Amino acid sequence: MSNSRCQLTQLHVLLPSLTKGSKKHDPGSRNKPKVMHRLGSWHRYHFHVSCKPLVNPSSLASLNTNYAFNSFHDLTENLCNRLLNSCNGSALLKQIHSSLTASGIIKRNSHLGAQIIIKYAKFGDNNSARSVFDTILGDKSNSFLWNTMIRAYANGGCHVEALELYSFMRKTDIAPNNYTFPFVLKACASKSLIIEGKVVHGDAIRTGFDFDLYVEAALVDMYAKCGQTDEGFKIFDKMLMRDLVCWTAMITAYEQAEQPHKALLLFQKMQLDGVLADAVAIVSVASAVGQLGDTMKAKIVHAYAICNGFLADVSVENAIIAMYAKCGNVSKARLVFDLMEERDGISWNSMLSCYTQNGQASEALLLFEEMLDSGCKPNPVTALIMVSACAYLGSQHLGRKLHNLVIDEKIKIDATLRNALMDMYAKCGDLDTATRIFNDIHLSERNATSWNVVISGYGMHGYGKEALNLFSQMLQAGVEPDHITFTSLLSACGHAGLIDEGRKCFADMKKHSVTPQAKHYACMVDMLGRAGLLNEAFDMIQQMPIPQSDGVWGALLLACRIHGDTELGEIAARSLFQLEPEHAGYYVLMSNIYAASNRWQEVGKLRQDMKDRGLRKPSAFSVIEFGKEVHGFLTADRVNPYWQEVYRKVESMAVEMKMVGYVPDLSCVLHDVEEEDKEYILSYHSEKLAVAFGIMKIDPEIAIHITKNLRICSDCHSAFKFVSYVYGRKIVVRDANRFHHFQDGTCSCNDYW
DNA sequence: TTAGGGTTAG
Repeated sequence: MSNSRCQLTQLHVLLPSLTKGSKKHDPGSRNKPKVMHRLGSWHRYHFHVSCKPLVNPSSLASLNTNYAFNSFHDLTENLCNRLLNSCNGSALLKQIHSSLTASGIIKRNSHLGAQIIIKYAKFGDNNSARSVFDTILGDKSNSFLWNTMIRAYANGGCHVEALELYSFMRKTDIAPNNYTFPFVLKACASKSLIIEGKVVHGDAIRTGFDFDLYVEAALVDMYAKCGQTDEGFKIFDKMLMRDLVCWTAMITAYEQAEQPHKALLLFQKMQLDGVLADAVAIVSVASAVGQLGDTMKAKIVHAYAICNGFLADVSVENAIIAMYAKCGNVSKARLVFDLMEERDGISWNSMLSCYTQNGQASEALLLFEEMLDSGCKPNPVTALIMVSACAYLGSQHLGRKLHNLVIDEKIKIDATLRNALMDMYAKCGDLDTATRIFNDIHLSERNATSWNVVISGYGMHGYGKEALNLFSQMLQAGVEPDHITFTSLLSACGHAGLIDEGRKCFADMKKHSVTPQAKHYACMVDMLGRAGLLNEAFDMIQQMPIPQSDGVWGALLLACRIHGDTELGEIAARSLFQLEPEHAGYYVLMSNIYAASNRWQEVGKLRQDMKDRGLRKPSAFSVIEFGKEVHGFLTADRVNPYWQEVYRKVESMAVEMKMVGYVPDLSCVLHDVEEEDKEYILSYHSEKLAVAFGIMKIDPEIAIHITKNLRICSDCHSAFKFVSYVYGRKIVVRDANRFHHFQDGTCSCNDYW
């Protein structure tokens, strides 16, 4: 009796929700008569109860008990079903839950229990879902209920709990079925738990579900996400029947394993098999083409998407933007972006990322402002992209502004974003803030990337010993160094001239199970070469157990230019011309080595070779932050409104550099320039200026970050090295082709042969 | 009444 009173009270409380839900029902729905009937029944019942709220026990006793209670339960369960279907708030869900628990219905009706589990999972409340599961478990249990709870865990990111529950299930009499395995395998895949995944695979074989289409697709996906693509392919290959999802799972597996050729080959086979692609498949294929960086193939995928009507799908459009971005085709990406009818956060992020990936950080900043104006809220990924754009521009002002925006917008600063912010501050010259962020990270939360960023930051500012000290701390903290750590360390040693320490670091790599890659050899060659140990650098290249890269020979060629070693320079250049025949920079570097030793004939030959190949060195530029703006700055640039301030500052810095003992290297400036002018030219554009800038800790109103030497003639726009304009004086500089007459910010040139 | 494949960053 008390039960029935309780149920009546709960029903009364729930009435408004049901009525509200019924109003939302689509009048054109095919379910309308059924629902109206249910509602009608319920209203009649409710009306009856409302008229007689205080039920007389004797009148109830006079009723046919079975009929009354069955009817009541049916109504209650129907009502709860309806409520659960329309329930979109956790408060109402908890109300329904407590109602069903109090009435005891939840123990009898596992269907309703499962529906509540599903709803709780949808609201991200797996603890409540589990309490429902545990309530029902003792009384009535079946695979469906277990599957529902495992699914709730697997979809809600509680992968360990999903596996523990599956393990518990195996110990009971409840047998897993074809629904169980995809859920459990998903949990294994999400955490790359290959051992557990193989156990589940074994269970699927034992129970005979390993040939179920859904289980097979889940197995392919699990093996792929655990990095065992070939194992996944074995299952895929043995499948008697394959649908689109299975094909896509395997294509995605190859794409994720960075085997784009195999992914595309499989896509072709799928089409030959008569299986039509859908949006999900196209996204994977577009990603594979992006990995190839093949614009022609990208255009084919784009055309395929248009012809099959996939461009109405935002995800496909986003994937196509990312594809063009990776192919370096920014204009095509922008075209797709501009033509989109609807954009989501990923669309904006993809386009922003497209700009940063292709060195157009300023464009990214402009688009970011458009994004904010459009009302699209930046998320942590947006913040990451934009922080890297600020790092690229070296703009401390923009970086700080962005950091403030992240705080104002309450964007979650996770470990990745914190590392990116640290990197940005270090690259913008604000090592103090970078260090402060690093120090604020709890020791246990500092991952390898955090250490790498701070080591690299100290290294790039010339603090080699501090970088080495941080490395020792990293080891003490029990964080294993990776290949990036050693690149940062070797680079730090190179910048600070710590040769012995650099050699030791290189030797220590094996101890930490890091195999030296081409970039590590390049750092070593650069370090040794700059120190004048050209033969040791050359020997190192020759003894490399891996293929010699253009990076190592490039480092040697640069060292030969610094130390005037034409003979070794020629050896390096020959290798470079073979490895990278289209790289204009190496021809220019070698021609400068010849020029420095007055071998003009060879200079001419190289220049002619460049012309014959149609090579032109792209103009290099400095990035200068003045006030709140970032400017690109070319040689002899008087277009920039702040050119006078910039030159004044550079001039004062050059004086300070000389005071701290910097001796400019004049060997490569051509001989037509007066000694005094050579020094002046180099003081503008030496990479050491940037290093000195950090060492001297100058905090000027103008921050200057020299990224590359300036190499452009404003008249002929030809690219060459060590030509510069000296403000207020006319100078004549000769390169391999011409004389360049610089005066008052302009340059005229004429051929000299 | 419960199912398998996807895009942005790092």
